[in-house]
Amino acid sequence: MEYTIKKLAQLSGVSIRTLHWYDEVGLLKPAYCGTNGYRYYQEEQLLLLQQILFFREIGLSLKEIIQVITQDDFDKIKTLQAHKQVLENSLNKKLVLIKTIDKTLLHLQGKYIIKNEELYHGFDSERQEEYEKYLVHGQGSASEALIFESKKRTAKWGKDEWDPVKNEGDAIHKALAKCIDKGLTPESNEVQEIMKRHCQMINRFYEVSKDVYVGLSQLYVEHPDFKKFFDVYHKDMIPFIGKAMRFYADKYLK
Amino acid sequence: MEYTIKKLAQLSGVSIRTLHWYDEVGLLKPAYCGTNGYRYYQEEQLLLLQQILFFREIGLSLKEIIQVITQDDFDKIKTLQAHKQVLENSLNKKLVLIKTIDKTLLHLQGKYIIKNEELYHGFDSERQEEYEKYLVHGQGSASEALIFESKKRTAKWGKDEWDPVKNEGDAIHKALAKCIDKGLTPESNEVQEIMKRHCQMINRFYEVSKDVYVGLSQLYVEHPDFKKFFDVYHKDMIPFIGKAMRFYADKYLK
DNA sequence: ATTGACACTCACGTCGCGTGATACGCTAGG
DNA sequence: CCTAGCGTATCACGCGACGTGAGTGTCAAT
Repeated sequence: MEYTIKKLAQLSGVSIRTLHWYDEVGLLKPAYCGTNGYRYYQEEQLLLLQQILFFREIGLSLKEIIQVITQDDFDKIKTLQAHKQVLENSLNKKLVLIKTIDKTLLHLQGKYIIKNEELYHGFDSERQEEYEKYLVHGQGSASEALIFESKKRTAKWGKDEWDPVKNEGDAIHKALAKCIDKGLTPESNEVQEIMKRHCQMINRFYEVSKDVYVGLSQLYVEHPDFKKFFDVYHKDMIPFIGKAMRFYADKYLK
Repeated sequence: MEYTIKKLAQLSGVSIRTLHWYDEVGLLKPAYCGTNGYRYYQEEQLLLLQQILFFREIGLSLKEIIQVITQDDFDKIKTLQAHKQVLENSLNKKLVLIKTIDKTLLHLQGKYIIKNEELYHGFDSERQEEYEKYLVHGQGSASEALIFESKKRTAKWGKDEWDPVKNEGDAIHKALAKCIDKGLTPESNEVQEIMKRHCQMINRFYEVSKDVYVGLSQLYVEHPDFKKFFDVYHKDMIPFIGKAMRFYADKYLK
């Protein structure tokens, strides 16, 4: 069976230009060329092309493919195993990147919340400067620089969106303060019921997974802004809500 | 604090050329330029650069970065979330690719084993042709085309390497045949002890995980070459060893 | 003979720089 | 003051794997 370049392209799902290119670099030469210069391919080339596309898909460069298709099975196995390693490494790197993004999102969102809480709790602008100082004197990591950068811009949410959240948050924090005074543990059913409400509220900002919720609890504990914010409700609020959140995350989130 | 271009490059770990480029595309302009044309940067640019590098690392293009750095926190959050999706997708794709490679390796290695078994069991060259036909008339997937391609080349292993493997394999298969005759089940302790030896033998070819071992059991059941090979030992060998392997994989491998 | 689909060969554009070539500026030592 | 030796500037080509034309030739059918 003979294929013109277009037929081969359609059969294999690549462009004609790609076949031209593979011819030029010596990766896939046509079976023969007509006197008019047309390229004609046959079964053998189709099979070879399929191999090439397989190797291309797993991420080998054309240079590597040129080498690999001339190898025998034994060497192909070696090459594939080696490349599998490469893929696994880049997979791990990507996992780390995603975690990094999560962390940055957490910071950004935490800051975003703080900023908007300020709007309604009347923290003065000194707080902003203090916050920025804290960040600048931290590790100076990229994500922190990112947080720092954002100067005072007007929030996208108006009062209508923020008020219900603020009220619910206020109610939750007050309820928690009462629980502390009553001597309840962070793990008690009553407290965990409140945490459910808390988790639902946070869910209005972003999707809450176990990791994210635990991360947020750390944010609460570590960030002085949150400390000051929670101290208003109860002096033991921070460790209490931290424990309650971690317990809730462990038990109900995944 | 003022930085010359070299100092900024060293501080941030990028090349001077990169800074030139970022200036050219408008991503990071110097704080000001001297009358001599020299670029001078300040703290603000350092922080901005750190942001840029953060976004670059997570895989945003420069065009996207140019847009994102002018956004406020709210939009950055959106962008990050969107890009996190992108990363997760490519992560999944990579997972699939790795599995594909595993499958291909399995086929290649299976074929490799068959070919070399043939060397010592005296299968004639007709078998090879038959095998190729089987592959060609199969699904014609890329990995199968890959298997097909490899024509008769001399194996890299010599007699010295193959003989012990062949002997151990032979002993295992004979032992299994006896177990079948004795009426033992594939799950029985005695059989599973033999499977342990089998698994160790396979381990000499490549690392055996649960998936790989189960895959190999399928290879045994599906490939006519293996069928003929095992039929020599016992007519019920194929289903028997298949069950035994899957049971072993379930119980002892991960 | 004409038409329209298909083929060919240049050749430039993409993205994010690396790597020169060539020329000018700055500072220090002789 | 001259020069050596850096630092800096601009200009320009190169990579990899094609996409996307432009301009021209060829084939099959009407």
